[in-house]
Amino acid sequence: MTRPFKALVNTEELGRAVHRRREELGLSLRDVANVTGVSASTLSRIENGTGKPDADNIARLTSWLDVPMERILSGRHPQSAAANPVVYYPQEPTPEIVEAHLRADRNLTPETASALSELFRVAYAQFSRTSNEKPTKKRR
Amino acid sequence: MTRPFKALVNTEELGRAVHRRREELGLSLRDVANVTGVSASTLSRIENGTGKPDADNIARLTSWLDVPMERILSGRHPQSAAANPVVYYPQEPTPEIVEAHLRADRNLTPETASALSELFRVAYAQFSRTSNEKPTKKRR
DNA sequence: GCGCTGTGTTTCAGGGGTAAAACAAAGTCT
DNA sequence: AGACTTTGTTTTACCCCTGAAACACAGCGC
Repeated sequence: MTRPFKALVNTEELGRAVHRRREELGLSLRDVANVTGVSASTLSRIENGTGKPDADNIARLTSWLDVPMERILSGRHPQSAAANPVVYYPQEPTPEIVEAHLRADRNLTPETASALSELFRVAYAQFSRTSNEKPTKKRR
Repeated sequence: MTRPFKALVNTEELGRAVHRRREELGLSLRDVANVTGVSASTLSRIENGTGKPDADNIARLTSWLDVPMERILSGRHPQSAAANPVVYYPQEPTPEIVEAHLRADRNLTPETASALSELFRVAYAQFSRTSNEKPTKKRR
């Protein structure tokens, strides 16, 4: 009596999607945990496909992925291929580098890029004078 | 610490919808149980808004109602989700949290996110030093 | 009356999901 | 080298969701 109804939530697909997105963005499990509200331990289990996350956590993650929940139900749309190529260049964030990156960001207007660049230049000068540690924190 | 993350699943709305549909069709709880695979007891709890159903049961019921799952979520915009996602989880803006949010922002390049994160960290440190001296981590 | 059926609700033991913390491995400083 | 941080994983204790069964009430026929 308990088995004519199969599970509808495709946990593996969700786990793969979260893992892929997380790696694309270069985030740690705790980063995603801070953003989504799903704990790192639960996140680890989801990415490894063990167990079934509850509804709230599924909602949080599909919301973070910006993907409709129907996507993680069994037998729906095939997923679209990678839409967001991300290349990561860990560099020393000198004002020159930052300015170049800001100018290259097509999501910012030139005015915004200039303002942020100038703001960063001032802050960087202040920071460099009051501290001897490297202002960069490289990640992989 | 985990408080700023509210529940996303609107159980009351789901319960009302199921109850309305069930009465429209003149079905008993056990009738719906036989059709959907959700037990009558669980169905009773859902209609009365008690507790939070798991993902499978939500999926079964939304499928039975023929209603998109987003309907029973709060804080999601199924249509207009394109460029301006809502901030669902306001948090204490420590540099770690801000960095996580920025790096998770798919509208920013990783370089821009890093630059803004660094900028915020510098400003935050400056502010913390001049004001209340509230270190964010176990820095001794 | 008495039994029977159907209804929604509640109890119950079991299972399993959760977040925090502890953990080991790897990296990053000094 | 050592100490410290960061990473993903696993352990831990708690919480609660689940379905079956028991329950209380109603309606109906005999």
